[in-house]
Amino acid sequence: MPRAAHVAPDHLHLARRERQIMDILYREGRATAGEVLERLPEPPGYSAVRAMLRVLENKGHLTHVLESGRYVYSPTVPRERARRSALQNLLQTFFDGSPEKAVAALLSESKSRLGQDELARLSHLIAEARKEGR
Amino acid sequence: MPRAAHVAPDHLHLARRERQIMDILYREGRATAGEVLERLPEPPGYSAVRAMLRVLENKGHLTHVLESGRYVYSPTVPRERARRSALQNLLQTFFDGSPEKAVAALLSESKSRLGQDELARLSHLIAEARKEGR
DNA sequence: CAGCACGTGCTAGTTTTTTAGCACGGCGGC
DNA sequence: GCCGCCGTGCTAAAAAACTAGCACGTGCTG
Repeated sequence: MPRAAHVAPDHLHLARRERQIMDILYREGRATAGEVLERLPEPPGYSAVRAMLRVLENKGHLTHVLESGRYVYSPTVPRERARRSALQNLLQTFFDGSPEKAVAALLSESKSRLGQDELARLSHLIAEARKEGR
Repeated sequence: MPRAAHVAPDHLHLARRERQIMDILYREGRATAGEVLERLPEPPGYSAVRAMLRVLENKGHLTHVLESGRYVYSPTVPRERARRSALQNLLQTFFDGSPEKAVAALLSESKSRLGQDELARLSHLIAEARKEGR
């Protein structure tokens, strides 16, 4: 029974450390055990990390690839998809399921970080959406 | 030492069930143990829920209020703030910290759910931001 | 008042997560 | 070839999460 085969590729079913690790992997795209360790808050021991990576791999959330001696891990479910469901969840939890509210929050909370050009692109995106929906 | 006093009001330090419960509470604003139970996926026993609510309260994430006989729970850290940090986290994890990308994703993934009037309001918001940043 | 329905607190137990430690195996330098 | 440095796999045990069950307490109803 070493084979994997769980049902839930879902972010919601992960334990605390597992989730933290998956987050790191999604942020970086790929990482070695050591890199994961570095980025973990209140970092545990090195072997702890490796053990958890192994577990996550068994559960089917991760794969590794041997690369110049060490393992490089990356998520099995594509960032795109994980992102979609995370977004969906956030929407339901904090924005009453309203994309509009979410966008509004994003704009107001990071006004400073958005330059004129970025705003212009967004403006364009919305214009497109309006045309399509018409 | 029944007193509370943990350090991390943070979403990242919560266990699986704890997080699920907090999510529910943020969605609903407030809820009784029973209501929480109803909304939990793969629901456990009733007393399990109450136990976890008690723990969460000890850790300082929750408060309860006695209301016509039963306890009504609600988060201690305001939705607004929790939302901000959740959003921040999502941004870092899935959108390379770029609000623009996030907005773009929101638009494209929920085009159908946004009506003309909502799009118009967003368009207005962006126009405002552009003026301000100028 | 006795019985029931519903709510709570608590404790004890099981299961899962999380951790450290030890035992290789490969590789470069001496 | 032998040694030290990384890297891995594994196992065993500590810690945390999760659960069930029992003991009250309260209010209502017959």
